[in-house]
Amino acid sequence: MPDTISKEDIRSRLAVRPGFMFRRSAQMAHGLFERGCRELGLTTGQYDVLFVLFYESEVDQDRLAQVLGLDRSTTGVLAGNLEKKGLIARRVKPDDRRKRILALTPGGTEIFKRAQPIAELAKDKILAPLTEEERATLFALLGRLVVEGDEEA
Amino acid sequence: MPDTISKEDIRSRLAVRPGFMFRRSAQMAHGLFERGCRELGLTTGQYDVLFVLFYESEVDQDRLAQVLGLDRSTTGVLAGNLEKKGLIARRVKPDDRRKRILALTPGGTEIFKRAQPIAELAKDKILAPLTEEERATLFALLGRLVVEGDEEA
DNA sequence: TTATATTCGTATCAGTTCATACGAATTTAT
DNA sequence: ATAAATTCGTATGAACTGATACGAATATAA
Repeated sequence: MPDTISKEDIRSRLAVRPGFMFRRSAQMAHGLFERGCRELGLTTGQYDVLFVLFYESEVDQDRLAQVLGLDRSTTGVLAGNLEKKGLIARRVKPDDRRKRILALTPGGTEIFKRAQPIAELAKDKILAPLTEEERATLFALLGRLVVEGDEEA
Repeated sequence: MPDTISKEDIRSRLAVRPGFMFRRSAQMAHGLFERGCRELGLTTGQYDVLFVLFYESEVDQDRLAQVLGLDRSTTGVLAGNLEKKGLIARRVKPDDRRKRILALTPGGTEIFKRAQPIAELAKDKILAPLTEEERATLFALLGRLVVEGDEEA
């Protein structure tokens, strides 16, 4: 391993490290979507929560954490911030008083609907360099990695 | 858009959102590598810094930030934590006293070398589900996305 | 039924990440 | 040479993320 390496070399070394490239991809996607979210006073993580709550009802925090792949602490913070903004409501589940059922408020539903075109635009921008076929390939590969990686953990 | 959706449905909806899948991939990779890093008292971000400093000398913080794709604040925090541990040293650059040159200490070099087999093992684990050809495809696709996305930003 | 174990949410702490703003140093323009 | 703009590092504040530990509620075992 030589002492000094060219600029291209260090970049190419980083470019084949999965952790680094995944972080950079996530960072890039987050940056592009975050701009749009800010117009609505949302963060990308908050959008994810609204997304799940819009399509699924009777979700408790533990279920939400599982679907989003987050731990309970993080999910609690996210839900708490959304509750403060009045976009979701939390109520104790009657059958099991350990659980809190989360649901969109009318305001939360409204914001989510307004976020849809913004999300689509961000998705287009993020994936712009790839053809339809390449996008499908990418999602398929990542899907396999995430599923296997979750089992590993 | 129906009120209630099956478990598979919400997961498949999330599985085609680039931001979500990139976050999950980064999270999975981070989780697998972080375990190994902890044995050495490192974080994955700190490993990245050591990685760059090992292969490139005379790196100032701004250059480091560019290579790693981080902003200056984050880079400053990372470098500060590594300095506290005695793994890197900072000195003001004589030609340009705004800059701080970063360099591995002997201890930092030692730790980095010990981290190498751990990093290789993590990489193997992360990419285990993919063939060699699929890995190459994945890195190529991500590389294009990151390059284009950086220009967009 | 009572004791134990598990589950769910929360609190706390550390780390990562960015935005913003500031001060110091340098570079450019006048 | 002096003033204005730029660059670099730092400080602060916010959000996301996980680890750990705790209390409340539930489920299981005895």
